[in-house]
Amino acid sequence: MPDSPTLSQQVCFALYSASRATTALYRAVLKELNLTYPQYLVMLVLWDGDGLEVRELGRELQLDSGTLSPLLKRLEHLGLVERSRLAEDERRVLVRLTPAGRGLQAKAVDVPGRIAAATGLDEEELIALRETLHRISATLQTTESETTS
Amino acid sequence: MPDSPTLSQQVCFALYSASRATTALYRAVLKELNLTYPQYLVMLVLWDGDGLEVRELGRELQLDSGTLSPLLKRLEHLGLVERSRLAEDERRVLVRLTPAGRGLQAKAVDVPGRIAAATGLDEEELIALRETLHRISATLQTTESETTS
DNA sequence: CTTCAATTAGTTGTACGCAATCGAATTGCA
DNA sequence: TGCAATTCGATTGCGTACAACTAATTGAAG
Repeated sequence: MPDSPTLSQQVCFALYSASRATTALYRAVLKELNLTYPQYLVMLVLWDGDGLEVRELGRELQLDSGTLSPLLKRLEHLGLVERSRLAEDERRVLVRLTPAGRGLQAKAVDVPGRIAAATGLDEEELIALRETLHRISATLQTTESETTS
Repeated sequence: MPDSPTLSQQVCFALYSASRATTALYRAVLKELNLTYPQYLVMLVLWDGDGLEVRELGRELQLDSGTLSPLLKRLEHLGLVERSRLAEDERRVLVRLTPAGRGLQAKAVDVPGRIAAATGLDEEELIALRETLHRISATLQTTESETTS
């Protein structure tokens, strides 16, 4: 006799579904910029403050080098960023925008507006949602080790 | 002069982060079942009602055959499901649990509890979150075509 | 100065997600 | 009946995600 899915299971699936639906929305909007959503996230961070190391990008976006290295290589191929080893520490790699990468920001200005228009939630709901999601992420990141024990 | 990220951008990133954090939690919990989260979702659907076509699984989980076909092949390799073409329509494929697949349900009974314990949200918040996420998914799925025009 | 642990980015392998396409089977309609 | 349109699933190709590992470099301990 199968149990009906528990509330937490339903929430997790809703999270998984909504995240994919959101990414699909970005896919449509970002198509004309020729960027994927994770690539757009990297560009957003760099537009906010150019010249970050891979490690710093990883900390901002919670992505490891296994994801970022090939992603940055693609952005480099697109001519949007350039990578260079730091002179004072050859292990580290500085990621900087090219002029084309900086120029792309102008074409991206209307992305947030188009996204916001499509969510269908009012500001109050968005704030509450953001707060709840942040708490989930924070809780899971601090307790993830305990679940395996 | 970089704008601070808009609210909707922050919510979308929070959604993306929380979804990955949740999947990571499932990864730890599902490790002993030797299942990934999407594979677990398929098993949940089949445990709830065995004998579904690929198309029906896709509609339940909002996944297309490009994702489901190789996933189901892996579940078949694991000996958890079997696939068979329908006699009355050779295009369609019926997915059924094997005895091992049914037997795995017993080992999975404590998964929801372990997940629920780790989220750190109370029931009221979970219900509100689920409701908001459902509304986002529903809105995006009905309006996704308009954003590209 | 040498050894060794830690840090950093990159690589490899596996598994999604999804667009695009294909081939087989079925359906609908002239 | 014949044939175009549709449906279904599988496949291909690309881009994440992430675990596990590697290589290079650095810094600290001896």
